[in-house]
Amino acid sequence: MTRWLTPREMRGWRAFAEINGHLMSALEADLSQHGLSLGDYEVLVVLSEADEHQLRMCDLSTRLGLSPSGLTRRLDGLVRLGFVQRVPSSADRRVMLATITDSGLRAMDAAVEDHVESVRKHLIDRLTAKQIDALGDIFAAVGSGLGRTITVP
Amino acid sequence: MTRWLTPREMRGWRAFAEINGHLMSALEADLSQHGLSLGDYEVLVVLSEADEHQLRMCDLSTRLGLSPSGLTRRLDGLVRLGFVQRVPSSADRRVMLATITDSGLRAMDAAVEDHVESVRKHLIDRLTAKQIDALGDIFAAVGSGLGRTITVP
DNA sequence: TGCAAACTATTGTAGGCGCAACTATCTGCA
DNA sequence: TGCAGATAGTTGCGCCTACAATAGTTTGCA
Repeated sequence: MTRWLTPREMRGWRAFAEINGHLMSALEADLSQHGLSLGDYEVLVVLSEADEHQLRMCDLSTRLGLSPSGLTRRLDGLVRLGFVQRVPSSADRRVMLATITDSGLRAMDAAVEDHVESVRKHLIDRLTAKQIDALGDIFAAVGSGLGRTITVP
Repeated sequence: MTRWLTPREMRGWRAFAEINGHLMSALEADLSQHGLSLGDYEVLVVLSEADEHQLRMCDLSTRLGLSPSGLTRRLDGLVRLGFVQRVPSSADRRVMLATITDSGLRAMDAAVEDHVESVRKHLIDRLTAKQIDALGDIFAAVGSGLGRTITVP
């Protein structure tokens, strides 16, 4: 027997489903002023926080929720821009290490302030402190159901 | 002066940013067992709830957050499947009305129970009643900042 | 030790989507 | 009435991404 959504459940789900994409579009549009897509920016952030500024391709693709081939192509673009380098691993010859360059770090630094303000404008500053905590709790719970834990710097 | 994110703000934002895509992928994967993408399914749902089961292309694209060209191609697929028809408007000859067919309604009906259970499994049933209310409040607030209101059936 | 299975990354291919350009149509105002 | 500007939808093109197939490498177990 299907348990249909109650009106309150429907409201929560619909609100999320309908607004989600628009929020990401707004963030993407703001970031594009720096010549970066949100996807490119996320790669730079993750690499900048990684040990030695590098990560194996497979770990990076898991972290970003990209398929292996998707990450290969995304990195192609970032390598062409000079923001990332591919370095073969000396420990495992199957592995390529994606490494953020100084130029990549500078590009990220140039974008980060505007990006934070964009996240504030569209999301954080529209919420109360309780709602911000709830947002973290909600997606941590959903993530754990999907076998994922949240990464905080 | 940039107002950086506090640890709690960072946690809320990161949790959302990291899990969001994985949640949508999980829902999409479940729905694919019915041969429908989430995008196709959303078109069918919106049309099924519309007056006379039809909507102008431009209204539909706004509602779904798709570009006009994106909607044209999405509809091409649904028309090919026989789930949607294009009907020229008699009131305005620029306008095409996207209309859900009986076959489209049946396809949606066949998928809806599994889809609701998928939404429960990955999202709703992982949250408390308070969190579900908070989810609605949060995205309604974000949506209103983006000039959008939530649609509930 | 040797070999099958697992793992890592890339490439071929195909589909989804947005932007810009274009056609067709409607609206408003002189 | 007539024309400029707005609006609706489609198409050309390019980018992004996933799936499947491939090649090279490592691991585990007999």
